[in-house]
Amino acid sequence: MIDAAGLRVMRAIADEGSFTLAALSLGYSQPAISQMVRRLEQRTGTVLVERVGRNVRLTEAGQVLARHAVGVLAALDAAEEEVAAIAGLRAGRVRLMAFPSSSATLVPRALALVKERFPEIKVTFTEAEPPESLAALRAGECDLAVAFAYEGTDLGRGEEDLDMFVIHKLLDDEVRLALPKNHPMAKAKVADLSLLGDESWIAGCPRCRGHLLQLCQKSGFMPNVSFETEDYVAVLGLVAEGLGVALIPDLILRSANHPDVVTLPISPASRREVHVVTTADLQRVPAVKATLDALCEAATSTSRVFARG
Amino acid sequence: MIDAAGLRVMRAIADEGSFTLAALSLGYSQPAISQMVRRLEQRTGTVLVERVGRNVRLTEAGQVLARHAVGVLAALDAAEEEVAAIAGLRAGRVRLMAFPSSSATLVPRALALVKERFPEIKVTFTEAEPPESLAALRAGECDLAVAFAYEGTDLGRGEEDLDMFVIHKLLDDEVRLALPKNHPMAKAKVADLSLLGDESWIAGCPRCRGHLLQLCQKSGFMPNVSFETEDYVAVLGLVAEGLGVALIPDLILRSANHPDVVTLPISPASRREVHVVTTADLQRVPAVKATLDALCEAATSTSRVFARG
DNA sequence: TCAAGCGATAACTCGCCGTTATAGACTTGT
DNA sequence: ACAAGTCTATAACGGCGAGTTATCGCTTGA
Repeated sequence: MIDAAGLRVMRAIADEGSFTLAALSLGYSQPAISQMVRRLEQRTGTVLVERVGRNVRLTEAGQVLARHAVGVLAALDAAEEEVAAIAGLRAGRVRLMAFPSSSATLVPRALALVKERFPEIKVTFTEAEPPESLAALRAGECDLAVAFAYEGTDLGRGEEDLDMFVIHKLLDDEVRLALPKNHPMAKAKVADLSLLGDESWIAGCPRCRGHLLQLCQKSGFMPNVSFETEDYVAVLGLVAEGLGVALIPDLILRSANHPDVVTLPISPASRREVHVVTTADLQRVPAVKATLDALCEAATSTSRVFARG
Repeated sequence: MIDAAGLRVMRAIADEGSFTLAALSLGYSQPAISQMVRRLEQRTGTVLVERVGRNVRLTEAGQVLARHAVGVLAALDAAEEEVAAIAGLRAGRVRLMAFPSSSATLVPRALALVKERFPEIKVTFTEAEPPESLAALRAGECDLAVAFAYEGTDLGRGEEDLDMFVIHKLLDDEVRLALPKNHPMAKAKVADLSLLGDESWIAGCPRCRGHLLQLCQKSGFMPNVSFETEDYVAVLGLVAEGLGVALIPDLILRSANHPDVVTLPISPASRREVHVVTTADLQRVPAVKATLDALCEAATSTSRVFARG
């Protein structure tokens, strides 16, 4: 019934003391004010201004509206400003989920970039394996998910419907073999998987274990998996003690290495792809877009450093 | 930029969880909501809702709007209710000015009527002689002025521009002669002014004094004015003590009489007319109209009682 | 796999809300 | 007292915001 425009007009009349000045201060023409007041009066069924001589004066009801206008318009401005802040990257919150090994290098670098460029944007970060992060994204509990997929497999569990997602590739992550430095093969340029059928293997997360099995199968053997842990530091420790060998993504080795462990490219080569996933809607949210861009940049600079020929 | 309708829609979406339910709760059709959201989004330049599957979810910016909507809409409702209260006579304030002798009977009766019918309406009452009350009305410092005019004269000082006013006649107020009960003429039915040329006269307010002079002049003499006071109780006291005679409006005699004073109709007869004055705009303000009506009713019942044949 | 439900879109209408032009009224200065 | 200036009211008109209905496509649950 009463809208913000009406209140703005009443306020201007109260402030300026005449229709003409009110029109001027609002950037309207004088008849616009005249008509607006009339509309308001017939909507409220009350006289809002007294026309006295060539000036106007607010009636009690008019003063009521003008008084309330201050608060309402201030609240409206506040809301508008808050939204504008989000739109203008001066505010905003991004909920990021990423798989654990990405949090070592990629994510911190991206977060640093965002913080440098848009200090007001709050990025909250949660570690989660791809299936969980994608589920959270679907459930609206996160805005960006950093996930990986081994060559030839899908993101997540492979059961998801990915149509609703927007997927950006961040980088290729070479899978390397980790073995004790005194291992006979430690001096080789490349580790030939087919020569490692008798080794004890240490497997990582379930999906990595699946990938390990798949690779070994291609090389003609079934790996003897003696340990399973999702903690790659533990994997390195186990390898260092000579308790087995393991496949470890290069990304992890940048932040966690072990003096007694040697890593080699493998043959046949294998990579996993790291992606950042979001939705079409969320991608258009400025803060989300900024974070996504930062992740892409962090990835390119990271992969340059990682290039080993 | 953002208006109340938009906020209402955002709030409904937040509350109901879908466009369709929001439309239902607001009494709109579903496409109306869909388009309203789109308009809001392109105005703010921000994504406000995530379209996920067949449901929608508010983004951070959308939540900001929905959150602010509560306060803004509440304030708007409050303003609307307050105006509606004034329109519906459940609130309001009327500033009434009346000349002193009207405050004895007429005004109290009218105020009682208003209070009985519309207990929430606050009528503030100030005594003022007609010239002042009309000036206050013109200046917007009062809403209703009760004024009087002697026959053949104007309201106020006679210099005012009365075009801007709306004038309602309340009653005719007979002017009577007050004289000591032991005065030779005290037993007469009618006081013939032309026989009173040698009396001492007691005059009231400046305008009443003017009226006295005019009347006496018509009767062929110049009155010997020995006292002037605006306090009619004092006038009665002076008359009772035999210090002079006076012309007193009947209205005053209803609330102030004196055992030693006799009053008589005069010849030639003279009346003053009591009017209530306001402006066309103010007359349409419900509380003012109600008070005006009450004054008219009080006047008719008063004049019935006053009728002396 | 089919039916139901939800959102998006198209096409159309209506009326609000601006505009300009002009008339009418009050104030003011000479 | 009159004329100029200023303020509001009104008329006529245009654009577009904001609603409608009809329909489509997609998601979802039985």
